[in-house]
Amino acid sequence: MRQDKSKYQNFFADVYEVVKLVPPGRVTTYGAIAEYLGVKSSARMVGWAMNAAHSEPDVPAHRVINRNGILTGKHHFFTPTLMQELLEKEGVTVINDKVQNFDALFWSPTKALE
DNA sequence: GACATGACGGCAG
DNA sequence: CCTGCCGCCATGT
Repeated sequence: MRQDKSKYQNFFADVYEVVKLVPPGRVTTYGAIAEYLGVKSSARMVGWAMNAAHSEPDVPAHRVINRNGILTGKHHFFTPTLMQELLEKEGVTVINDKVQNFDALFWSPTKALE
């Protein structure tokens, strides 16, 4: 256990806040969030932070995918199919765990919040 | 402290 | 887009 875990709480809060700002029917990537938080070299930390998102029910984690537009985190949901179903429910087409037209659906926090 | 793992990403082939 | 390799950094053993 680290001495200053409070700073991680701040990191989590930032990630959650950005994810909550993702509009329905749009998606973003771990790398984009990492870049916005200034830790772009460590996109894995964003994924790690998302692992703790289970304590935040308002975080639409299904809108956060990897740079390929693939639902890499689907296995972390209550059911492996929930992530895709939520996206399709918002109008996002998902085929074989991959978001279709990902380039147009991509939402950049850096660009949106600049 | 070494070693392995991971909801990632960039680059090369 | 896929596969392989490496860099990144916190976590667990």
